[in-house]
Amino acid sequence: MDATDLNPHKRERRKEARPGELLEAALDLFVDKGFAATRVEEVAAHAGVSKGTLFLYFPSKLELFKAVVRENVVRQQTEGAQELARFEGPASAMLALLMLEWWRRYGATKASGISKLIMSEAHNFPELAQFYQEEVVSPGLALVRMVLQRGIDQGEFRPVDLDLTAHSVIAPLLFLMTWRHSMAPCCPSSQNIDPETFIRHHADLLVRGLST
Amino acid sequence: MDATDLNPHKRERRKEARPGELLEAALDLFVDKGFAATRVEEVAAHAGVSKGTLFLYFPSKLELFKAVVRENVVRQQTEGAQELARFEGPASAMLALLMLEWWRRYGATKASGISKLIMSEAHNFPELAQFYQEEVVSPGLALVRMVLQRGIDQGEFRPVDLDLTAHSVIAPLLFLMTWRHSMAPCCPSSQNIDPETFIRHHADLLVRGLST
Amino acid sequence: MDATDLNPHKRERRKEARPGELLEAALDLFVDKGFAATRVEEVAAHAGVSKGTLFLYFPSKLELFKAVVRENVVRQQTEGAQELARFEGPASAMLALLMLEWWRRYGATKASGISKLIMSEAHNFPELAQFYQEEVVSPGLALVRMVLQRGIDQGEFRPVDLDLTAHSVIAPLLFLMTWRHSMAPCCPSSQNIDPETFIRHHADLLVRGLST
Amino acid sequence: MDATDLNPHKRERRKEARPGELLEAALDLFVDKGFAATRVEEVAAHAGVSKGTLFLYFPSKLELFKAVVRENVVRQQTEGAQELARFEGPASAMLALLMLEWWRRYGATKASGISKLIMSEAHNFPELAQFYQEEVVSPGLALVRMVLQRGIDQGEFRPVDLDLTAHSVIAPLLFLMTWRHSMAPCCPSSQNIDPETFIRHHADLLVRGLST
DNA sequence: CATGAATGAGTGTTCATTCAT
DNA sequence: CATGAATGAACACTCATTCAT
Repeated sequence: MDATDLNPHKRERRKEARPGELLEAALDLFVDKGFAATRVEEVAAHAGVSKGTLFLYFPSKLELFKAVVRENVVRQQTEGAQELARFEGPASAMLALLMLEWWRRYGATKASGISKLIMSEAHNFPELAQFYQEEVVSPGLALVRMVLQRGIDQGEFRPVDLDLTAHSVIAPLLFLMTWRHSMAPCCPSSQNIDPETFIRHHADLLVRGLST
Repeated sequence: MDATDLNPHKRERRKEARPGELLEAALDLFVDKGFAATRVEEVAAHAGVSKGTLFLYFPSKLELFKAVVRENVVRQQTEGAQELARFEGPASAMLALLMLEWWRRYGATKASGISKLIMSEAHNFPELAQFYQEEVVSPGLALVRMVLQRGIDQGEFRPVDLDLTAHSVIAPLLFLMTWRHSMAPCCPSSQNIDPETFIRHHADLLVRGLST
Repeated sequence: MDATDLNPHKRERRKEARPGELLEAALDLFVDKGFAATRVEEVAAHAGVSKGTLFLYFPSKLELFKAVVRENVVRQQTEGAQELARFEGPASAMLALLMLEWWRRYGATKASGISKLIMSEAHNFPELAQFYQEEVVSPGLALVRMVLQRGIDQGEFRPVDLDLTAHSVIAPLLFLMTWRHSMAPCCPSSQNIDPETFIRHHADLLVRGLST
Repeated sequence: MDATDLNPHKRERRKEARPGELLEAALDLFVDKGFAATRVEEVAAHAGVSKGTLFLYFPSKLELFKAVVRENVVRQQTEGAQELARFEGPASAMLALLMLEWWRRYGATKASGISKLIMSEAHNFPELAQFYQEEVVSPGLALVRMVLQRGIDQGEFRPVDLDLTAHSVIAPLLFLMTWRHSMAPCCPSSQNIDPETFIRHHADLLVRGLST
């Protein structure tokens, strides 16, 4: 029978889970509606808290946005990279695997909405763009270059410009991802191609184009 | 006969020039800051008129946006197609030409910012997204398919899935364009590849991959 | 061959008619939509001139309104009063005639919209209200009192308070007029009574109530 | 135990009192200046809150207006009718009571300004006019007809057209009310008659005119 | 005189942010 | 910690008024 019993506010459920729930709600809404069109009240409501509570954890809408990006952007890539390192087959299969796995692990997930979001808002938040470039794009390109180099070393691929070719690998993936979060939901599904089919086809085209 | 006489503007009211000036200012600002972050008063100021004048020519901010899209996107796409029809060389050269010309005529211009904008705002203005899909993307894909079909008919290309391959042609272009208006301005130039070099390289890769 | 011949603006059709046309258009629109909801551009358009021309004749929207009131309010009453003076029958018939004629000559006309307008806007333009009171209401009441006095003098009517009774005569007329310009157009016609029938019935009721 | 303790307001947020305070402020201002000329910021200021707070309780200016009408017009009309039902005297007294009570309970109050406002703005808000007709005018006329019918049934009144006569009862009341909120405040008081005196006199005139 | 393009102050409405409870 | 009522700056849009032609 201490004082706390008299305190009518007992509903201290999952206090430390709050920021996470807010970030998740914010991710959904930012991806769905963009930064400007998302109201913080909505974010709070989706997380089951009040508007005031959101500002307890994030000092402003902008900081919330940055936190969402930081939280969702990094480290998705590393696991895939490690698995790829263990791969023992030919570089052509490795390239296709790299593309498909990246799509499955990131491109097809909700988190990929962040990439689209970053591109949409890059001009308003250049620091985020740079952060993304350094943490995600550059390592990704390096990974691709590594696979290409291996193919060249093994005599499987022609000696090509690694950087340019890496972009030919990555560009369709990023295009696919951007499209999925912008045009695709607005257009009749018949217009849209199946991502995995396209990736496989594109990988095949690349491998043929790269073959010695 | 002083310099001022050569200036055709002075203070005269010129109804006919206004919409164009406003559209140009709106293009710059929408591309630069996005739809929501652009204030109509800014657009008016950039065009050298007052807020009220803008509403004399465009009934709302949204209609101004649509006008910008109509003015800058549709028009540019058709001319290139006509020139391509007159091309007589092999399909491989035709494909490279198509890609390079599209980039020079549209991708590299200010107007291409509109495409990026449409993708960014697609969820807020689904009608525009659909308009873009129908007026720009679909015709573009059809053009590419036509070139591919010609290459196949002439025995230059393998018989491939036209739709999937067309996306392999277009995706890097759209990626390049999106990138140019989002990440590129925020990142050290060394990170960014040269568009035309990349396009040529990608075209070469595709042609090799398509060759019989 | 003076300078005026060189003036290319010859279309001086009905120059002096302009203010009248503007006043008429303004009357229609003010009555129909109220002062605030009427746009000067509409008034000008209805008069077949440009917005600028309106301000050539009336220095402001407010002055236009005042001019409309001044133009339409006075002098309608005097003719009826003179005809009434020549009437020779009993006071009861005279009273009914007064009421019916006022309705026919003013209440049923477009000009009566001004009375409704004055009441609606009285608080915003007190000077107009006073003007109306002095030029229209007071003379009208005096006329009614005169008829009542004659009836009393001739032994037709009981000796009643002239002022109070005059209001019993006038109130239903003003009510009818107000109603016609406000509620009546918005409600199913079945709800509305026929003005002349009502006036006749009301006059009969009054005469019976006044009879000795 | 100083005076401030007795003040229940201080600075505490009190959600429940706000709509009422806003409605009262809106009533005052709408009646005073009309719908268009009243700025929402003024209403808020009169209620002691900011503009934003008003929109917390009423989604738009129009809805605020409708709420004012609902709050001040409908409610007041019903109570009087119930009291009248308990009246046991002759129909002539009942008629006078009906008129006087209506005036005391509604016509003489601030709320009656709403009726005048509805008439002023009827053309701009036809739905409100119809609402007023159905909820206030029609029931009021029915009440009067009921009294008249009772008088006829009891042999007190001649058999007259109920609808026309009901208008003779109501018209002067509505006139009085309209007048009070338009001309009266603008004109020297000597010109204006005393409402209750007039109502009594008019009731007497009607009863005499209706008597068998 | 007449025009109508241009203006800019003014208004309704939204929404990120604050803070008393 | 959490709430949600309150705020006020910001913005799209209107319209009476001006003035160069």
